[in-house]
Amino acid sequence: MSAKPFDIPLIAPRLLAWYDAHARALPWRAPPGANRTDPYRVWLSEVMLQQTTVATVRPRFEAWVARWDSVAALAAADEAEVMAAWAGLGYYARARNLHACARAIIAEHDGRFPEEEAALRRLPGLGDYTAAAIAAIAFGKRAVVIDSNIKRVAARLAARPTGEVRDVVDAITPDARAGDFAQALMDLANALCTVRAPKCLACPLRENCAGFATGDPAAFPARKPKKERPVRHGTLFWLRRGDDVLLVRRPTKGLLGGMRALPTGPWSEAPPDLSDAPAVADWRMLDEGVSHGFTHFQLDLSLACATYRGQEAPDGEWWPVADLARAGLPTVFAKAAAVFGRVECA
DNA sequence: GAATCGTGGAT
DNA sequence: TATCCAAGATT
Repeated sequence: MSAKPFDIPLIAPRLLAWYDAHARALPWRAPPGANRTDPYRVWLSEVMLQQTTVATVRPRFEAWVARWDSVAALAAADEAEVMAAWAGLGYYARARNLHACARAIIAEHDGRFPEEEAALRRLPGLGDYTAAAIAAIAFGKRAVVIDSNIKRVAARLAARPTGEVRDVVDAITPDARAGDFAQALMDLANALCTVRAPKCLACPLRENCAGFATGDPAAFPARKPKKERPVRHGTLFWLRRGDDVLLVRRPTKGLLGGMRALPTGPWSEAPPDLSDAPAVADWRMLDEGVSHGFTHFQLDLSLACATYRGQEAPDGEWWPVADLARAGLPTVFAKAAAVFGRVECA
């Protein structure tokens, strides 16, 4: 008897067999033969991987676990150190929630991760996906794990035009090896069931795939309409005092919340000016600016520089320019600092 | 439900 | 070069 499209009982065994032969070797995965994964490493990797590529996360994960090797160590760290260590990874609320979650596990869960999906779901920074992923991968629970990769694979398997596929994923998820199954779906999505030009001829689920049967699997799920991305302007202020430059900390909420930063005025549609400078000084505008793309707008920053000669200390902290790499600046500010490393401000 | 919230790589 | 988008969560 041959397989028919979306033949549910066949999917898990076929996919797991494929995974046993083709699983990516990743530093947060248990080595072959280990039957239990450190939940700290699973949790950390899952949070880092939210909207972030494996290639970006891999070295950052290695550096992180070398510095904080357990949830207890992370909970004991200063929040400012944790935020700085996240610099460059983006979506900085993740770092704040990561730290809050570590402290919640120490204070409210006796220092151990809860194993049930529902309890995990209540922890800071853990949504439906991450709670299910940790329950399945770290604790072997059967959980319906759905991320954008799995959503795409499921939509194609069932030939669903929308991403409403929870029933599909629930139907194909096995009772045993649910964590491997979820990771197998994600590896399959990454290697074969890609957004564009899926490699169906190499796919172990081709015969089970209703999307493949239609002849145009890439049509599932339908693409979302694109959104506008307006341009905002602002002025960034590079204020030197001796070997130091003035840094500020951004408000906890909002864009780049809680991160160290170079001072700027507001970001708006208005043309840039010097009216929001952090101190009275002989400001000079540079010819060169910095442009940076955020998710929902593009920022064009004008650059102003000056030497501080005042008496009163402006708000912020003086930071050695030679040590800026340790300040934990988000990328847009690191870009600006790089410009001032090249351009004289005389 | 829609907006908000970063970044770097692929195409 | 412009666009898409990746192991989403929160409000």
